[in-house]
Amino acid sequence: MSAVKARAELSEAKDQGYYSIGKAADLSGITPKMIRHYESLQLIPKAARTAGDYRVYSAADIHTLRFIRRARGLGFSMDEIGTLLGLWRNQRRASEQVKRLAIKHITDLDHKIAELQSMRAALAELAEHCHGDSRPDCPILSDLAGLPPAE
Amino acid sequence: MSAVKARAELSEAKDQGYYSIGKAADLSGITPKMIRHYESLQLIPKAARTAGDYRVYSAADIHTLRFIRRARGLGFSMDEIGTLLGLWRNQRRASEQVKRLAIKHITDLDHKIAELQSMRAALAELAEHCHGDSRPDCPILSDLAGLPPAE
DNA sequence: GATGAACCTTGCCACGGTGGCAAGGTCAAG
DNA sequence: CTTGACCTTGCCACCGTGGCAAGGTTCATC
Repeated sequence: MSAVKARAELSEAKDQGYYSIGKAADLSGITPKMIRHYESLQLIPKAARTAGDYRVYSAADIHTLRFIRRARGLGFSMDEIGTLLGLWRNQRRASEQVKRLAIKHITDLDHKIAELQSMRAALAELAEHCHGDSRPDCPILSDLAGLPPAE
Repeated sequence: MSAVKARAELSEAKDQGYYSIGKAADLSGITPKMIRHYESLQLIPKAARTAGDYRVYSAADIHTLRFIRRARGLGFSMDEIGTLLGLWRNQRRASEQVKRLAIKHITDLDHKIAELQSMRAALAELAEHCHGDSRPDCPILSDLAGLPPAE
């Protein structure tokens, strides 16, 4: 009987813009798995449940999930996204706080980019001097082995 | 009595260029923890042991560890490093194989760099248009929320 | 009003690469 | 022989994601 009610509720609810976790996943681009994970991290509030214990999401929840997806797309960490969500939900936020977080993230990205670029440059330099044929001698291996560049 | 022998062996061995894991760590720049980890991954051969079960490293082992450290510094994965070590140890290798691996890694790096740069660019663009003052309206949050750029 | 496919639930394990901690054994020097 | 530094194994954690298993629910269709 409560099962019957639940079914009715979910169907009805769906018409009113409520979604199962699978639908929410389709609509937000976040897998059900990760939605549950974000809930466990308290990034999103605990979802409402049907009588059968299925999670139920509103259009607003989908909106939040999309927010998270975009933020991940910009490379923010879960932690930073938590902060961003807090700011988003807070009408009295100062845009300065958001900007500061963004700038810090930009500098983080710059550090990572610089690191990768220096790896790339070092490796490209080594590869350039490698014959790349059937002979065994190779400046890449020599460098890794700590030998002075054979040139 | 085997303990006595072990002590003698380790002391003597040390004089001949054998090292405990801690010494190996100091000399290679890889923590003891990671040395054990690399052994479990079979990146390096199982270390010899004293009678007391302490790992013992030779100068050649230290050399291998340094090789690994440099390769990590260039961003190679453990898996790739395994391959590189195999090539290094194989006198009959073709430098072509090494070069191919290096080139592939360079393109991997390029992909990562491009990804981070596009994040950086998108975020910088948003941050540029954010007042960064005490007012709440903020194009960064608007964008994450999926609203059209408010300008 | 039952059946069955599609979906959901929780819980555990994995990756890569690193760090921490605990409980116990060994080393070397005094 | 004592002591403190070092070593041993083993387990748990991070982050973000994916997989699998065993079981329960939903809902369209007959």
